[in-house]
Amino acid sequence: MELPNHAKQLLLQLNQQRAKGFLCDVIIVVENALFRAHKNVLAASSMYFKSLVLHDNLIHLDTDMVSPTVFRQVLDFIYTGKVLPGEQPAEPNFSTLLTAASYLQLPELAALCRRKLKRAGKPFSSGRAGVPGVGRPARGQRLSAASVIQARYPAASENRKAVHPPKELPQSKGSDDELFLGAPGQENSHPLSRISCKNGGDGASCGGSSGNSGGSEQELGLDLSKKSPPLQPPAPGPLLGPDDLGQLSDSQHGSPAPASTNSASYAEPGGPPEDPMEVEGPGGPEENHLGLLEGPGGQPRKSLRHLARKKEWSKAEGTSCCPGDEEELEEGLPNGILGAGGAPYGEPPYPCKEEMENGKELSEESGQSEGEGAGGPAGAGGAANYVYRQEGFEAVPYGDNLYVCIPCGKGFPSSEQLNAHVETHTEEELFVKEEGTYGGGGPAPEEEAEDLSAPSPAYAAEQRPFKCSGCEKSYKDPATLRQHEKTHWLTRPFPCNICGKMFTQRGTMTRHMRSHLGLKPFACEECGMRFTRQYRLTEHMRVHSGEKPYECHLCGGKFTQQRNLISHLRMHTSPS
DNA sequence: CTGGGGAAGGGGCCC
DNA sequence: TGGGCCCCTTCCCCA
Repeated sequence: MELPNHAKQLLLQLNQQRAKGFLCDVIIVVENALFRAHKNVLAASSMYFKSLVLHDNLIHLDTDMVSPTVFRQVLDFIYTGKVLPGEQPAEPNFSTLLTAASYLQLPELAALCRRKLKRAGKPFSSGRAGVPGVGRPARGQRLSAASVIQARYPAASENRKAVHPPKELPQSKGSDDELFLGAPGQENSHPLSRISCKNGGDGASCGGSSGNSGGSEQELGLDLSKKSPPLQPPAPGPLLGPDDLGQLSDSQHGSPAPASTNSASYAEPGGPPEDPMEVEGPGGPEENHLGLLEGPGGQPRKSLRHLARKKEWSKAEGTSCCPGDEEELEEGLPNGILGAGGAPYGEPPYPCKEEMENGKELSEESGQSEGEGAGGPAGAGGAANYVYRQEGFEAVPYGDNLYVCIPCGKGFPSSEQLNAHVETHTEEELFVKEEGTYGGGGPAPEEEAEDLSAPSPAYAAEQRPFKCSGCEKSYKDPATLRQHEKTHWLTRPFPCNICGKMFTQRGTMTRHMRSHLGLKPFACEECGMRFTRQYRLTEHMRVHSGEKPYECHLCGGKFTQQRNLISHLRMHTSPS
């Protein structure tokens, strides 16, 4: 007995869920655009993603290799098996698509692009993976401690500008009959089998990175969001040569080899399919585009230790900024892309705890607020200048203007136009200064107490020539001064696109995002506990080593944490 | 019940 | 951009 359309329907469902952000458990950041998707689907489509989604809920893609527009097509392809014709130009830019497909280890898509290019008589590099420019060593590929991918490759960036997003996603366009989507890979016989939200407390992503962090973990009933051994770095991209590998850390050398796909495995039988292109596996429809990559390449991870902690992580997450985030992420943001409720500049920091209380309401409203809500246009990730609006499933108020300026809410059809517009927002708009003094929230508490550490005038004059006009502080270099001066701004340029909280530094916002997403790259080898910061792990390790480097000079009490010594000292000095 | 200590989370800020 | 360190805060345990 066999349901003929089972796989097709399943994919359609998944695609619809992606459109609504339902059960999406991973965010892919491409430039300033955020795409939400399902780890399982990505993992079933690409060995590259498979290795990455094991560890991360937030994946940054190299913008030299894939632009938001192209990635959107890639994502559509993953979910539908079709490459949709673009709007401007009417045909997808197969060159950039090929670059992206190779980078992301999507051999079928790459093969399709090659066929298309071949047919069009356009040359494409027959080097490794057929990616233009890959003959050169990569500028550098490294995986940050947070396992955020920052692989960099040359080329492609000049091409991607020519590609504009297609108007509609597949399900609203081409006929269902065009789909050939059979059963997913063997390892994951049912795509939904891995998508379960068993840990509602873990940040944003559908119960966070819980079990669905990867095939094997789920099968083992493990929960990455709680504890796991130190991260295995994701497999490097498919295009790394010896030179590239040389730039990786030792641990990355030990990574499983990338899927041996690429050009060698690309059978190119017959002519190119008609547009929208779709994929059939070499063995016909039953060997569909999602099934090809599953198989021996999958790397089951070793068993993870589960040490019960008294404090449940869900509880710990509950103390974080917005415990309701997962709810928002599950239901609140349509179109499969992170909207944000990012407040426009000038607004006070988003009242996160209120949002928590009103989480339900927000999540229900976010579909509307994405375009017109009080929070203004969706906040962006990273640079926070704009957000690329993935569309196609629901009407969007901005129409064709997919790139939205956060400060003013204007929409633009292209990132170039938006960037040009963003330039018109002068720093004066952001740098709100009140005649000689800085108002607003005022300095942070610790900032007030930092006067003690302020350098002496003489020192400042000699060593720190760059003086802040708003306070007495001075710095060695102008960049640091600029960074410091942001602390005086009334506005905070970097909004969290999940809870809308505003930050003065991008790094702080990124770190904050980690807590939403449950990204805890630093694992204790002793107990498996994970941390968002290296420093925390270092601090934590003292629990195991028994080291107590902080000693009270009054009573001789020793502490593992300096902050505990400080609070202890307060006990000594407080009147009571 | 209360206060102190241990441990941890988050944000600010400088390098 | 990320690391490191600071501070504030919270939670839990225990005396």
